[in-house]
Amino acid sequence: MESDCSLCPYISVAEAKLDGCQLKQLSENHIVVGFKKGDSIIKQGTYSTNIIFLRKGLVKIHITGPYSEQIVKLAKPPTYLGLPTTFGAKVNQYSITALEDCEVCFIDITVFRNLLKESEHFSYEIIQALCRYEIESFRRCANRTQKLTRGNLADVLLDFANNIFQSDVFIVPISQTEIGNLIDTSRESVSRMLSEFEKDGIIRTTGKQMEIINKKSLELISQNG
Amino acid sequence: MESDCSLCPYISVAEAKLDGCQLKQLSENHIVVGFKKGDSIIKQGTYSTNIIFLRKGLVKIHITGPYSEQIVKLAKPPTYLGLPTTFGAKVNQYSITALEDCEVCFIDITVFRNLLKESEHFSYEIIQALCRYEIESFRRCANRTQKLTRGNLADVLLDFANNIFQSDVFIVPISQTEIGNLIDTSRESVSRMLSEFEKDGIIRTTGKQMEIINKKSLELISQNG
DNA sequence: ATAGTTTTGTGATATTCGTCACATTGTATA
DNA sequence: TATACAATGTGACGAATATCACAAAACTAT
Repeated sequence: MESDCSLCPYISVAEAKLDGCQLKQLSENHIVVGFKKGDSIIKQGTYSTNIIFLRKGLVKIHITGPYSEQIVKLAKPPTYLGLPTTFGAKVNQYSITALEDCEVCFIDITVFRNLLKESEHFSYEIIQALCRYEIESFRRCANRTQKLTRGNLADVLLDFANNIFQSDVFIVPISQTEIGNLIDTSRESVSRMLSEFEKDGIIRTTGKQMEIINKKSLELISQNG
Repeated sequence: MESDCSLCPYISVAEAKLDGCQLKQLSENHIVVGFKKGDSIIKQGTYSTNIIFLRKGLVKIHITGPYSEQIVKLAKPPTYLGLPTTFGAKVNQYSITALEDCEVCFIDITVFRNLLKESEHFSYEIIQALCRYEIESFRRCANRTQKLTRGNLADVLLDFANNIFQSDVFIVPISQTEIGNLIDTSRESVSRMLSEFEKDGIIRTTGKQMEIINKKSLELISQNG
């Protein structure tokens, strides 16, 4: 499936800096691929041969740590996936898996490099994006390692509500085991703490659906552990 | 103090891609500044107005976490410092402090941006460097959060010996408190474990000097916690 | 040198959280 | 609908490590 990037509603900030001719290059050298929930989009250890742009659906970025799987972060559109790998290493340094049905653009790396060359605005936007990612990951790591588990769990729920779904009612997109992998704790602890939050009237759960009732409390827990 | 970049022995990989004229721009628009051990080179929260290149001396990159100071990593020359901040945010997102006497180039940001514009090779190298940093920080974070403290401490010592000083005998450049901030543990635990390592004949310490006697053991501890 | 400050060593105790075990519920598929 | 498999809830227990307390040592600056 090929499509005209100049008409695409999911275009990235960087791509918005391209002119018509450059967008045409992009249009002619990418394909849009659908992934089903659970599908692997990038697999750690395989060669990375394309630039990947997420235009629809939620994904998790995860790496095989020394002992267990670590979910680095969840990502939602519009965002490039795997840029660090593509430019910084030959093989993928992490895996990306679809948490919902996704649509993804595979962009030819030669074309992408050419665009970096041709458009200084484009490459500047990419540099900026990379810089923001890195700052974000410093902070995320500091939080994860310093906060108590309670605080980290609160952060995850706030991230769901404030960023990912932008609603205080949402379907939790990952299992408790995965939440554990995200905040470096065990499934059991996640379960216990969610029960606590529910008992304390902070959240209400119905199956996979969760409603945040008392966001103030969650924010306090996020701050004070 | 101004100097001719084309003669500088500390030039970065990216700068090596510049032509004579571009290097001249760089030469004319940067100053070299010396910092004493303990001096603050970048302070979190202040405006970032220059590109900073470390050409001599060891530094620590640290951020104020939710509870305590977190040392993100140690950095040695040749490397840019604070690139992420300069392009991704207006104010510095972390602090950088000299652990030894340092020499640092302050490069005018407009000139640097201009070089990014003019030289695709230069900007590509910068992109690559940013990508490598990010991959590295994913991995570092996964290690830190998953490994037991013993394993993390072993990693720090191996990093000193293999990367930073490239010798199995070195002067430990940071205090035990700082080692604790680096691997997210308490000063006391660091002290106890170093004593253990010494008792087990893995290291020998004489004041601030440390000698790694049994690197194999350290590597095993790094792997198995 | 010496007083003051920082760094380090070490014991006792408390806390957090992981692990194991098993019951229960939910979900997918034949 | 029945069956299997995945996800979740919950108790008991133990391991790792933080915290507190204080002493000793090392470093710094007047």
